[in-house]
Amino acid sequence: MSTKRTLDAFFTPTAKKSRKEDESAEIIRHSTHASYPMAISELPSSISKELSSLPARPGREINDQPDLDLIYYEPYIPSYLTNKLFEFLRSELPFHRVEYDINRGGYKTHIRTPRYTTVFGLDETARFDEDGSVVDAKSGFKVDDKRYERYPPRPIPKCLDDLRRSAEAATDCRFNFCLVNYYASGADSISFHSDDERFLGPDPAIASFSLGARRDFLMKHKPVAPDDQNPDRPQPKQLKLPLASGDMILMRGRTQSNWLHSIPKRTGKNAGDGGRINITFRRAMVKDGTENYYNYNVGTGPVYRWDKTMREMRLSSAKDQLEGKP
DNA sequence: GTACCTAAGCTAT
DNA sequence: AATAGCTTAGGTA
Repeated sequence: MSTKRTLDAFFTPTAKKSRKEDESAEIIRHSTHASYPMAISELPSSISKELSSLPARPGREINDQPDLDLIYYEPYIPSYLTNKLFEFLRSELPFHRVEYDINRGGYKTHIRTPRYTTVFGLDETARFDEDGSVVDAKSGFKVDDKRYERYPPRPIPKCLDDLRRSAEAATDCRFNFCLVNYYASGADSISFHSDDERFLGPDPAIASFSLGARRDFLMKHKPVAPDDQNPDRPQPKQLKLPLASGDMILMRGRTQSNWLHSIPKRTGKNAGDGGRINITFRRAMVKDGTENYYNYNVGTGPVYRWDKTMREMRLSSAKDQLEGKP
């Protein structure tokens, strides 16, 4: 942006500001909470308003395979919004690279999650009251200190809650959790799994948004038990959806109990041109869900934030966080 | 066609 | 909720 401006022009009151100046002049509000590592900016009100009137096009049902029940919004968010939203969320959200140990064939292996993650939300048995305290959903009384001892639950910040409310209106589903993944390059991935945890209840509905680089989303049916009636029955076919910026997939019904999905590693020109953000909304029914999601998507490690100069995720020091620096 | 290369897919741990 | 190592697929000269 040019900073050149004559003194005359500076002192001459302008009748009307340009649209761009109006946006930059807007007072930026923040979502704050004791559990946040730093305040999280709200979206400019113009973008926030536009999210409320989505999707851009109706979704398409994909249910031509056994146990598969998807609605594919291609796109959900129009292209003139996706770039701003992607850049905004990548810059504003606190991310983590969670590490943990697993047992693999008798050997202990250390895992460094191959993507950046973050999470906000609280299961159905509790809610945040007006001043941010966690209260029991039924009684309204502040919960026992030991109930969410390991990780203080974090309310969904307004910038993500705008999208949550949009998704609820579009799908007629209810969501209380928001998981965010950042795949920095084709080397970042998630292996085949289902979102079939008990704490989501049976047949959970999950809304999954894509922003940024296009990445392949693979789906395959869980292994089918041999069928005495028809031993040669063909296996359900595998799907490959090239998810693009602004797309949304609603997975529902028997999908999670019967299908696996993944974002495989990609190399070379198939790696995806830059980073990709995935945002999923879901509804955890019990306390275990809150514990599990914070454990695997926040953990106990440091915060990473997007460095606009280096154009990469950087460790964010405690000092910077206190001072509200990026 | 065939050798050679890279990427993608599969499987045991 | 993952990875290494092997096999297979696919492109190109």
